[in-house]
Amino acid sequence: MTDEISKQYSPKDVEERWYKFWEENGLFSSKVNPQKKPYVVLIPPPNVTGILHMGHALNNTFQDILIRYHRMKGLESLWMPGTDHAGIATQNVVEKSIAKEGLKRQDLGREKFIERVWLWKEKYGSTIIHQLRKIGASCDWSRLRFTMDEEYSKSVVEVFLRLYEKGLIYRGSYIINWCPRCHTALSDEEAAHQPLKGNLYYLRYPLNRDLSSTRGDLPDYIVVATTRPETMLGDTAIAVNPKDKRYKKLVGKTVTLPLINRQIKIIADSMVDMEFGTGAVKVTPAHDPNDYALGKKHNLEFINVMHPDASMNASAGKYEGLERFKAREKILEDLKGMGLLEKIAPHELSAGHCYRCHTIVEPYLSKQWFVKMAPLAKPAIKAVKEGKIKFYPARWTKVYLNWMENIQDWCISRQIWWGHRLPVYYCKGCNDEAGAIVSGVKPKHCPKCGSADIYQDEDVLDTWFSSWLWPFATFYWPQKGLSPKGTLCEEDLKYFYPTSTLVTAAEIIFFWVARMIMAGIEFQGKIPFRDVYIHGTVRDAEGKKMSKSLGNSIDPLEIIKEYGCDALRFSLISITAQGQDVFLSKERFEQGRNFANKIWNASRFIQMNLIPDSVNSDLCIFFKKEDLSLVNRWILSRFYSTLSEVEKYLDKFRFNEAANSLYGFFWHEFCDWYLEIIKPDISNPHNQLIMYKILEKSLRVMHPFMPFITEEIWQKLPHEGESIMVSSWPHLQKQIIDKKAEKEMSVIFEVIACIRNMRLALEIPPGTLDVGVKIYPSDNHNRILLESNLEYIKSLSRAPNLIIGERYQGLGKEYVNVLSGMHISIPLQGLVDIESYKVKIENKILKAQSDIKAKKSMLSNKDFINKAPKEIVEAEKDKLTALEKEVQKLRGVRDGFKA
RNA sequence: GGGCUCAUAGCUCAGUUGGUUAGAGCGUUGCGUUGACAUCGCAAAGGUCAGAGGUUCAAGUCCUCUUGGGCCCACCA
Repeated sequence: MTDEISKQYSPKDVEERWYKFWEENGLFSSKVNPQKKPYVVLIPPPNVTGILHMGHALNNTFQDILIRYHRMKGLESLWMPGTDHAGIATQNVVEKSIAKEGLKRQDLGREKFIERVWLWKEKYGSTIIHQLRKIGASCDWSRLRFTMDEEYSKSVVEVFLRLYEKGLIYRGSYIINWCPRCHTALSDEEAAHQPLKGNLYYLRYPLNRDLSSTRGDLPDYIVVATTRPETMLGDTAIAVNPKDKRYKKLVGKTVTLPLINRQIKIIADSMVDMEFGTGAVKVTPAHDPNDYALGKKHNLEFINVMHPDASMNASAGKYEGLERFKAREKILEDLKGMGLLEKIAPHELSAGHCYRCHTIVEPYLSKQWFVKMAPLAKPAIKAVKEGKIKFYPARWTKVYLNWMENIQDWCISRQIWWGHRLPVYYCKGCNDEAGAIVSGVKPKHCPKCGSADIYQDEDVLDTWFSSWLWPFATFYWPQKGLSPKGTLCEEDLKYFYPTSTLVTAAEIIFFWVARMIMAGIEFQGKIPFRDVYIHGTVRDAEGKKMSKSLGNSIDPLEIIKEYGCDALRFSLISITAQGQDVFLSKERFEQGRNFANKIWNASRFIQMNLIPDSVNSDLCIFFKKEDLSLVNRWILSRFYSTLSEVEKYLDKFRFNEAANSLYGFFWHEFCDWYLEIIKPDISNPHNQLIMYKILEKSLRVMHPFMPFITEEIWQKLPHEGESIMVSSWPHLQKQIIDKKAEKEMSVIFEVIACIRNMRLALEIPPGTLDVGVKIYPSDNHNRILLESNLEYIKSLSRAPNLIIGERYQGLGKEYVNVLSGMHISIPLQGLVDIESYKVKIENKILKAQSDIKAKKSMLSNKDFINKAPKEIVEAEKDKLTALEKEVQKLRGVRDGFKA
C-alpha cells in the first residue's frame, strides 16, 4: 500500500479534490453560535471586472491563514466574501465590449445599457470568485454579496437618506475633478496625482493704457505664467500679491484678454506667490480650484470654456469645438503670431489622472453632490487615537490621522449609468432644481405643486459610497427578519459585527478603510473592525508594480499550475516581511514547492514505517516524559517552542516569521535531525508515537499556510474527525518545552558537526574509520553522550565508528579536535593534509585569543559590571572561561601533531 | 513644501522591546545516493550592517546629519 505513494508531491488532483470536499461538506460556512466567539474577516470585495493577480493572491492568503487559524482555535470563523460593482471600471469594460458591435452606450439608452452590464456581470463577474477558490480561500460562499444586490442597494439608499436628513449631504457647484473620457466627476482620491513633464507658458496680456490716468510709465503688458494656456479663454482677472512692488501701480487697472478681447481687472490677493513665475497669475475661476476661491472672494465671473468631453465650448470663441490640447496648440500659435507669447520654459508639474482610465483630469466647475466629512471624521479619529482600532504596522496610523484631520468633503455623484442611482427627484412642473426631493421611493406627486411629472436625478453614486458600508451592509442592515439567503439579519449583525481583522493594501486606506470606520461609527455606533493589517505591494524583480498593462505580472494561476497552490501561498508568505513590498520572480516559488515536497516525503517515510496500532490514542496519553529518550524530549520541546512562536507571530501579523519558523522546524529539526536519528530504531514504541505525533501536529499547524497538502497527508494518517481544517489547533503545552533537553541536544549536534568537519577537512573518505571521543570524567557531557546513543552518528555521517569514554584509550595517538569538555580523536596514519588542518587550528586560536582580549576588556570595565544586568555579566564571564579553556585545548591539539 | 520607507553575504531579503559568535533562501565551491526526498543530504567560502557624528556599560537596532533609491500627501498658477 505504501508503494502507492509517489516520490513527488503532485498538487493538481489533490487541490481540486479537497476544495470540493470542503465546500460540499459545508466546512466554510459559519452561523451565529453563542457557544463560540466570532472571528470575522471581510474580504476587500474585488471588482467584478477583476482578474486574479499576485496582489489578490497575497492579500487573500493572509486572510485565509487568519481565518483557518482562528477556525481551528475554536472560534466561529467567518470570512465574508463578495464583489464590488466598480461603477466606472465596469461601465468602461462594457462600453468597450459593445464597441465591438459598433455601439455606444448612448445608442442603447440607459435602460438597455444597464441590462447589458448585468448580462456582462452574470457572465464574467464571478471570474475572480472562482479564481479565489483556486488559491484555497475558505470564504463562506453561501453568504456571497454584491454591492448592487437589491438588498445591498437598500442599505445604500438608507445611508443617503440619513445623511441628508442630518444635513451632511448637500448639492452645489464647485470645482471638481472631471474625467473628460469617462464623462464624470471624480473624488479627490480618484484623481491620482502624477508628475508630468510640461511647460510654463509666459503670456503677455496688453495693458489698457487709455483707461489709465498715468503719464505713460506703465508697461505695455503684464506677463502671466500658466501651464494650461487654453484656460485663458475663461480668465476673468489677473491677480498679484498686494506686497509685490513690481505690480503695485497696476492693481485696479485692466487688461485686454487676448483672443477674446474681454476686459479683465488686475486684483490683489495675498494668496499669490510672488516667487512663482512672474508673480502675476491669470485667474480662471471655472477651471481651477484656487482661482475658484479667488473668484468667490472677489466676485468674479465664472466662465466655463469647455464641454464635458474637454473640447472647447461656445465661450471659447473661435476655438469652439477644438479638443483641449489642440486648442492649446492653436492658442499658442495665435499668441505667438501676435507677439504675446513671451517664452516657454520646461516645467515639471503634477496633474490629476483618472484612476480608471488615466486620462488627465480637468478641474471643472459643475453641480455635484457632496458629503460633509468633518463631522463623520471626528469620532473616527478618536477611535483610532484611543487605540480601539489598531493599524499594523503602526506607522499607517499617522497616515490615517493626517488624512482624517485634513479631510475634504466627498464628491459622491458620478455622471455614469452603472451604479446606485441617487435617491433624488425633481419636479418638472416646478422646474426648480434647487427643490430636490430626497426620497427612498419615487414620490407620486410633487409636494409643492402636486404635479405627477417627477423624474429622478440622472447621476449615480460613487462606488465607494456603497463599499464603505461593507462591514454591516453585508449583514443586510437595516433589514430585519430573514434575508434572501435564509440568514437572520439582525442576529447576524449583532453576532458578527464588529468584525475582527481587516487585511488590505495601503492604496485604499483613504478610499475604503477610513470611510468604513466613519460609516461604522455613524450607522452602527461601533467601530467596524479592531485590527487593520496593511500589507505591501507586489512588485516585479525590478521593483515595478506588477500590472497587466506593464506586462510584468506573474499569473498566480500559472504558478499554481506549475508549482501548486501551497507552494504559491507558502512562498508568498515567507518572503513578505510585515508591511514591506514584495519583489517577486518566478524562481521564488521553487522554495515553496520544495518545502511541500519535503513535507510529502517526510510523511511518506513515516507512513512507510508506521506500525499499525502503535499510535492509537490510548498509548498516546499514558507516557511519562521522563521515560522518553533525549531526542524525543528534544523534538517535543522544539515542536512546542515552534508552536509558541507561530502563535506569537500570527497574533502580531508577522506571517513571514511564523512561516519561516515552521519551515526551519519541520525541515531542519524534524527531518534533518530527528528522523535521521531515530531511523535505526524506528520501531521503538516511543519513537513510533512521537514521530507520528509530531507529524500530525505539525500538519495541523501548517494547515492554515498550506491547506491542501496538509489535508491530503492528514487524511492518510490515522486521524480523528472529517477534515484537518476543522480539527483543533494543537494546544500549547508549555510544560513540554524542555530547555535542558534542547541544550543537551545541542552538545550532541556539536560533537557530530565536529566529526563531520574533521572528516571533510582531513579528506577522510567515507567508511568505517574509528573515532574516539574522550570525555572528561567530571563533565556531564559524558552522560549526555552515553544516553544519546551516539551509534546513530554512524548512520548519519556514514563515517566513523564512535567509541566513547574509556574505550577511547589507546585508540589514536593524536587529538585532532576539541570541544568544551571533550576531545575527539581520529587516528592519523595514512591521512593526507595535516598541514592545512594545522593552519585552521592556528586560525581558530588567533580568533579565540582576540575574543578573549575583547571579553577581558569588557569585564574590566567598571561601568559594565555595575550597570549591565547581572545575567549578562555572568554570561560574559562564562564565555571568557570557555574561551580560555578552548584556547588551551586547541594548543594541545596543535602541539599534539607529531606525525 | 510635509510625511513615510529602504540601504545588512555575489543576488533577493529577515533581524521584534539595544545584550551570546549578525541569519535565511537562491547562487558559488567541495564531498555524498544500496529504501522518505537530487524538488535531497553534509560541509565550506563570502559581511568594517551606505557614510559621518552622537546617546549608552553595550548600537545592525535609538538620535542627528549626509549620500543614494522607492512611495504617499499638498491648491506651486
